[in-house]
Amino acid sequence: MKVTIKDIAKATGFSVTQVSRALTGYSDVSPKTRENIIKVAKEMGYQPNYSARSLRRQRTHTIGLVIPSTRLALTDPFFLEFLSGIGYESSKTRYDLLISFSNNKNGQMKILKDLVLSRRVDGIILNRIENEDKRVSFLLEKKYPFVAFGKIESDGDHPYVEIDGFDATYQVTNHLIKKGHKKISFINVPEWQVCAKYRLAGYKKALEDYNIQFDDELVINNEETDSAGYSIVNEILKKNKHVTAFFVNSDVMAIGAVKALNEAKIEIGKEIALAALNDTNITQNMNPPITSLAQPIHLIGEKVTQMLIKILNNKDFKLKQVIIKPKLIIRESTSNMILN
Amino acid sequence: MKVTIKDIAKATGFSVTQVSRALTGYSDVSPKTRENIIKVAKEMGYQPNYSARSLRRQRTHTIGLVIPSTRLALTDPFFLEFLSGIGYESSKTRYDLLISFSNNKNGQMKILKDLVLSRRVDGIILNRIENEDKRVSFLLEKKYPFVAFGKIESDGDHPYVEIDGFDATYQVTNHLIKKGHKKISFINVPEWQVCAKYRLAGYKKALEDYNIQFDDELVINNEETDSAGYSIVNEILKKNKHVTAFFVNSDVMAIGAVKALNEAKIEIGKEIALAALNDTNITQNMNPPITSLAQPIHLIGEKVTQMLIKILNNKDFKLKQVIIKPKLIIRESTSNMILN
DNA sequence: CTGTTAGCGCATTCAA
DNA sequence: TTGAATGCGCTAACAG
Repeated sequence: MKVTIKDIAKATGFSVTQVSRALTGYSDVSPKTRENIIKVAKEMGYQPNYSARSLRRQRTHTIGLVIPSTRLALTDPFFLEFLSGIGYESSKTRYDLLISFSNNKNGQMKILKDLVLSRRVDGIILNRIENEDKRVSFLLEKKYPFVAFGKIESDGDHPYVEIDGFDATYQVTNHLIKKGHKKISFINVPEWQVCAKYRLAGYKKALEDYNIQFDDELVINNEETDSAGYSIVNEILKKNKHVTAFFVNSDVMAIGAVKALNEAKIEIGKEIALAALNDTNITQNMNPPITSLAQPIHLIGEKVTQMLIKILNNKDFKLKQVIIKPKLIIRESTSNMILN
Repeated sequence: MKVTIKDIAKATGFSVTQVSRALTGYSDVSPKTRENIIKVAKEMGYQPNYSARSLRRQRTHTIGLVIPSTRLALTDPFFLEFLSGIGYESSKTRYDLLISFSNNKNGQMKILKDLVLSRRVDGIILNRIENEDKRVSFLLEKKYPFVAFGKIESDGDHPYVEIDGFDATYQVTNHLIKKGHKKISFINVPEWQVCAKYRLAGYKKALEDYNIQFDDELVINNEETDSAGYSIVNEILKKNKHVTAFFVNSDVMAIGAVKALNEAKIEIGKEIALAALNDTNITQNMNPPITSLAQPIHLIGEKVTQMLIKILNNKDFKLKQVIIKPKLIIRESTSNMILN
């Protein structure tokens, strides 16, 4: 049933060693022998036993990904594009992707430790980097290969791919201001995310450039969920701050925002502007289409994976960080409405 | 750096065997010894080497999932909820999930074979079952444990979880007919999917029940993408068949359908009805909200995983197939519009 | 309750 | 160019 190298040795009359050599391509093996062995191996449907090979080689040829919170991550097409990019790139080099799910934050750390200490994967991909991220410090301490999607703020330089958060929010805010908006409600990601402060800074800088007073009541941090978008927009509306534009930091949030505005009978693109971040098919296909900031997330997934695999194949490989500038995609939700 | 059982043996003075026994919980070990060993193991940060354990136990404690076409699967929240359900359930029993991506159909089969023959995973989860699915016949031949999401049509009974496709389309079509629609364009999934014919049958039966003539020009099969939804709706509109309702077989398709109808200035819910299948946050949050058929897909992911794990732990376990009835969620896109 | 011995399947010495 | 021997780290059978 299970075909091993031993079976092929028996079938061909060669030793186990020789079969191994012929099949892996290393060392000198006479062409005839190699041909013969390969032929027989194919006929018998041989495939090297993964566990044995990993044990012997001390490498699993697998990349690990710990998914923080199941629900949140997996309903966001943005994350999925990221995953897709990882998959696309890893499959090229025949690396496999091991996904561990955790339902809470503590669990996440435990799973990561297990993954690393049991040598289950060769390297780790991290995302949603936090301030003083424990995962990062753990991996650094263990000298375990990893690449992050998101800036890492710690001593030394570590490999990561980052989207310029300051530039992102600056662009959007700047666009809104140029359209005449002054009261722009900014719904940011949670504060524990590293990027939160950069995004806030970009927003503030744009206001500053146009001498618009910053009002911290218009800024709210929350998880990138539709329900958060919904309740926050409602909240802001209730405060009656004469907001003319909403800028939400994720497309999924935009779903909730749109719902809230629809319910309040406020017409998007005419009575109020709405802009988002991520530019997934959500904002692209809404009615009206929503202005959003395109981030090449599929590509980022690819890049992160590429970097990690390079590191795995060359311990001394030193990679610079990659910073990506996002691109503003203007749509009806902000373009038609011009204030005085 | 890497702590093995041997290190702990040295540190505690016991034999390697005893350490193994103490740590895995099997066999009789004196409480004191066990306590001691566990304590030292913790201090040293021991974690059993995954490859070694797998090799020895001949089990990897990992479930495999081959994702057919990267792009298609990963932009559909429906699939993602499925994935999420799998992750949720597998993490409960500490099973890991190995995801292999393939970019084309041939690749998919090769990856599956590799996974199985290299004993990289203990069992497989399949989805999007095809007519005469090669993956199924391969797994059956190899007697490899697997569970499918989607009906399997072959001799013998194999474990799968299925959504009743006939019932699904019957419910929706029936609802539309009751609202007065007679010209209902039905956009089905590709024909090579097993469920396509059942869905078609449900649609036909509903027409039959109300003595409505079946028109095969109104039925089109295609991939569940937004672009397909878009082009097909446009195509049907051009044919000028006086269609009063569209019924698309996926929420992602609905995105494209809505776009096409918007562009044609046909108001959804007033001038035309639109219904979909899957009920993800897409149809829930559109403007207007779209009638869709709720399928407890997260739960299905859980169920499929549960079944597989049961099979893995008990070879002789015989599981009946699970058939799930979907639930119609009526929203504005079909509810307000009543024809003569 | 504990230790010795053996082997999972493979890849790498070393020796021929 | 080939084969014999060794061990990756763990667990299970068998003794004691």
